[in-house]
Amino acid sequence: MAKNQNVSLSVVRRLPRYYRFLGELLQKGTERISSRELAELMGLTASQIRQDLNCFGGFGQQGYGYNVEALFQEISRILGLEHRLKTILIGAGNLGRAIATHMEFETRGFELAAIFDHSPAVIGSLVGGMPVQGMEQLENFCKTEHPLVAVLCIPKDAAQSLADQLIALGIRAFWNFSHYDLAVAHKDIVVENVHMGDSLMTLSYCVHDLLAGEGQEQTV
Amino acid sequence: MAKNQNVSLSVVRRLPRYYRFLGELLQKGTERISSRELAELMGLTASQIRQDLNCFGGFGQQGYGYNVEALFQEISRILGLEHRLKTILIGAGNLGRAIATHMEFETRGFELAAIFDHSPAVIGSLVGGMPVQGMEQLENFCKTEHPLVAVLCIPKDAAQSLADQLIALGIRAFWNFSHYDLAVAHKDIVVENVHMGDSLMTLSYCVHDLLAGEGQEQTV
DNA sequence: TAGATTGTTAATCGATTAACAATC
DNA sequence: TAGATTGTTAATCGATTAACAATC
Repeated sequence: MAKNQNVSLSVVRRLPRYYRFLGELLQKGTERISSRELAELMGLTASQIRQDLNCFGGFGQQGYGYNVEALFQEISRILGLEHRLKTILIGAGNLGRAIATHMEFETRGFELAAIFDHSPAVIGSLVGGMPVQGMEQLENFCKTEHPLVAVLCIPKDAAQSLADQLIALGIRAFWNFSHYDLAVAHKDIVVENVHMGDSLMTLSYCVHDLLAGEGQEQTV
Repeated sequence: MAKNQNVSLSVVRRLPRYYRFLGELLQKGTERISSRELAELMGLTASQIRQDLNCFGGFGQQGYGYNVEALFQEISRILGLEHRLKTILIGAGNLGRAIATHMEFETRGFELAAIFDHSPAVIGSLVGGMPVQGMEQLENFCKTEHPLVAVLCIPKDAAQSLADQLIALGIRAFWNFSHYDLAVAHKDIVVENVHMGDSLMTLSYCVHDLLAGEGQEQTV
């Protein structure tokens, strides 16, 4: 697989959204769609859609538009969804269990291969049909199974040292739910942070901004 | 409270991160910090930090830098964290329960006032010390308690119609976890989407991009 | 005062939008 | 062919970075 020549992260982050909308169109039986129609549906400009897609290839046809199913498949391929990256999840608390059972890893390019926790209270219990293993089994698992990705559903304080340990064990990518910005010095490690707390505080700002705008009109 | 004159969303989304880092500095007992030092810590430029903060006021002092505690308090105020926006959560599945028990709403500007679900299996059970109520009690609750914010932890298919209903009941803001982009025609409604599925697919892309870059160097 | 660092303006960079020739 | 719509280049817009006078 050739590395796409530096497609910007802004573009990449829009791909899953295209994928979702195309999936819905496909379910509805829509065969073709123009960038103009898709733009209207998604609240974007047609220009942006064409620019985005042309980072990866010319998937459309002049005078016709895009074939929904073909484009859906192309984006799936671009995102790597037909692969099964071997993945472990650390932290089987409420959030970890929700993610393990809810996220449909296998339709998004991953295979959840094991779940670990340090609490004796949950070790051995089943989460998504999989027994939670103790942390002392982590090293052996990584050395025999070679997972590439780790989902971190652990408290902030535990995150950094655990991440370092996991990198030493061959983990190359993190899906990080701890309220902590993983400082990954290593250049060849991927980190995707999901900062739900930050998202919630952003919402707080936006609500107050909305209410303030109503209470008293601002003087521009 | 005056509406801040159109601070860009890019800036607003960085505020919670500033808040987190300042909180850590505060815990460590750091009294003052310069934009240069904070930039190094956070992986930003000093220029950006000064630009961001000056959207809201001049919180620093020439020759000295910023007082950590004062700046922490200012950002808390800007984000509205000392308020308690009345909030309901819909959907007490794994994810809903995780969010209800995990998110520390009260330290982020919200008060979780009620939890609803339609499944008889969970109605009446306690989540975070709060009994889950049936959906038939939703209308009455909204009419007497006037919650402003709804957290949606429900399947995609249920999201849009429920959102419309909630808007009719006075809800002005959504924290949306359904894998669905709420189409809010209403201009005066705030939506904060947390698309975990999109985040996971983005991670898939980045991992393959990383691996491809190693396997065969690209021809620029 | 001299040194440090802000607040703010100007310059640069990157992302989005517009325009249009190519082409199905 | 004529009409439609892409792929792609050029123009615009917004966000980030650099520079520096103000000032603590």
